[in-house]
Amino acid sequence: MQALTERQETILALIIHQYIDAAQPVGSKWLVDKYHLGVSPATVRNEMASMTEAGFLRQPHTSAGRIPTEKGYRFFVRSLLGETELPANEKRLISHQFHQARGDVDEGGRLAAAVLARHSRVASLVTTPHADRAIFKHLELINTRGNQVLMVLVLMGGDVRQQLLALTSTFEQAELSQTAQKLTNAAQNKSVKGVARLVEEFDGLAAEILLLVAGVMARVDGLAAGEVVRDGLTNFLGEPEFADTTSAREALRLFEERSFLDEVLAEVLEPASVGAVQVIIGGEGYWKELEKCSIVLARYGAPGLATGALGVLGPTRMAYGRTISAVRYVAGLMSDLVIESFEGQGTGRLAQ
Amino acid sequence: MQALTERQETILALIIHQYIDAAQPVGSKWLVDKYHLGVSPATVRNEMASMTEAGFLRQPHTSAGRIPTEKGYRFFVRSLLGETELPANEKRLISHQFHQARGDVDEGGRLAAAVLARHSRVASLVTTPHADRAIFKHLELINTRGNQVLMVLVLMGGDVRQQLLALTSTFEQAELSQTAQKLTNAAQNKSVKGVARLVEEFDGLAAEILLLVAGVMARVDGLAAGEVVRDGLTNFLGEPEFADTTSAREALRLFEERSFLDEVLAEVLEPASVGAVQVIIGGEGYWKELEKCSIVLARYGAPGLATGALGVLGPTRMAYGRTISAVRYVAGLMSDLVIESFEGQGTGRLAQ
DNA sequence: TTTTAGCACTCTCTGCACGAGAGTGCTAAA
DNA sequence: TTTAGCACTCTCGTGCAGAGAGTGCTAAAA
Repeated sequence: MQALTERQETILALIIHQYIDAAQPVGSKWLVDKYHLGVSPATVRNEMASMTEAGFLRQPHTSAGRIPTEKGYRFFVRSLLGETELPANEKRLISHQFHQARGDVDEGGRLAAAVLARHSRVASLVTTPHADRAIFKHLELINTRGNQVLMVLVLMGGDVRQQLLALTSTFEQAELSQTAQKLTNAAQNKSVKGVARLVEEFDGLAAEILLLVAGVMARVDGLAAGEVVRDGLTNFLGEPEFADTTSAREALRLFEERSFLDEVLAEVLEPASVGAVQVIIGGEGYWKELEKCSIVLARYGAPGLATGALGVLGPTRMAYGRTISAVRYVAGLMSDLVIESFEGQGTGRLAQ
Repeated sequence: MQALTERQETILALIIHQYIDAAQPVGSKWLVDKYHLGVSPATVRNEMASMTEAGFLRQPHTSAGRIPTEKGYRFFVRSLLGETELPANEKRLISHQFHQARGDVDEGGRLAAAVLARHSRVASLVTTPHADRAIFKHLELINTRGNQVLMVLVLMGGDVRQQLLALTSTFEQAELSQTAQKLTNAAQNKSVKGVARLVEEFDGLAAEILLLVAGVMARVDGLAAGEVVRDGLTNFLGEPEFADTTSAREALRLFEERSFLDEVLAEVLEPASVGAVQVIIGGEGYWKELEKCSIVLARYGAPGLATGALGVLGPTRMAYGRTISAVRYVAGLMSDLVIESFEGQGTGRLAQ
């Protein structure tokens, strides 16, 4: 990539700043007048022309000002933005709103989505945290009605899965409890494979249940992410670049689609990358529906225990500084929440 | 309401039919030509004029054709539509797609939303079924780590609530299990009030837990609906009446908002009304953001056991016949699923 | 060599006029 | 009661002219 002079970087940053604000092409004269640059419009024009040739800027038409290209945004985000921090008062505001979660991770997810959507005026998503690997913790069998039995499976890290079963014959609650107890002792701390191996050591009801447990655990293992909470889907639609509806529709449709999210989350976020913030600008040429959109993503949680992802989807013309630091900050809060829940410092609902 | 002649009803129905199809004002000559009415355009014009005066039709401007008013749609849906049934092949298609649910009610909800969205090209929502009243069934306390305890509460009808607690001191799993057993026996089949009364009979850990249980149950009682699954939010945006984005935005924002849904679901649907389909046209003058939208809603489930709601949100200019019968049919499928799950005919995942 | 002033050029946007097209309401006759 | 005829109204698309904004280029200045 061709290097830019310091002055060119300044001008690029100003153009992006201004374009994000006003959503309109930025002209040379205007820029000089507003920001009191010590040079004439003609000089700025020359710099603009060379940056246009280098691919950082483009003109919608001959007599219009310049707007940033994807390459321009990318350069801006990677090289010029730096590590911005959220102002203290915004942090306070966010963590205040966030305090309603009170140790409830699911509620925390909903709040995180709401906070991000409101703060950055974009669409947000938060996946519930889930364990990197399913480890058996506890099993319970509960008689509900007739031969219907509710199986409750608790995994390491607090993931709880329930399943309704119809057994071939009726069992007393005492018998069910005993079986559950027996299996809980045997399968303690085992992974999917461990549980599957255990099946041979049991027969009858116990073996049947174990098979189911292994199945549920395998499904949990295979999951890229937990439930997805979305918020602020409509924040987009106000932006001028989505005035024609069709582009907005494309982007929203993709955002709604679970398979797309799984793809993005899997491709972009290593479970180990907790803390880092990823920025995908304009679909990176890969997702053409996201031509006008950018995604800011982060993974949160306790690595090795349970992690989830959160982020936002907004127009390419997005306030990256604000948004990135907001995502980073909220990811931090969610991580605290997860760790708190699992490490035993939390208060649960008892503190209410 | 002023009565319409039979011919007027025919003309109204044709106008609505045509307008739903083409999204453009319908003129007299056009109508006569296309549907081979045995009368002249002038006659139709006279009828149109009188229906316009009566409030069933309106003109966007002097030289345009007529479009139906809310009153017109309402009359059409209530009086002219009749009880349409879904064609057999569509039923087969839907129930085929629905079969993937395999007794899993949550999965069924997601599928129902997807099926409705695709079939009727509208936004759909499905709430998970939940018990009309919380009745205690079973309690389990599971040691997870340090003084963290996972409380799993099973309610009559299969509702499972879990909660992570931090206790003031550590307990052995055996001790927790014993307490849970004791409380399960004591609180069996009791309502919120019953459980609350029971608190006085216990002390220490048991009393503390009971208080929490009562709290959770009270929250369940207060809930108008369970989780909400949405789908097809973008189906709207293709329709010409939402080309300007702002109206689409209004409607989508409302649809996204939980409080609005609670309001609608509570106001419109008695828990007892399983089977009936409700139609709200143009917000009924009450929700001005839904001016251009209609809602078709039904309650499904087993009355007295557990019920949920499902429905769609689409433009006022919606194919009511198709949509209403689709909603009714899908509600039936969901009811079957709920009943199946609770009555013990279901196969759970065992049948896989 | 770099910066700047001046100027011609290009493109969009707005307002305006005009005609075609569609549909109506009214009147008078069937 | 229905219908034919007709004048009237309103929208929509097109073409055109002028204003405005911003550029690129050239030549002079620093």
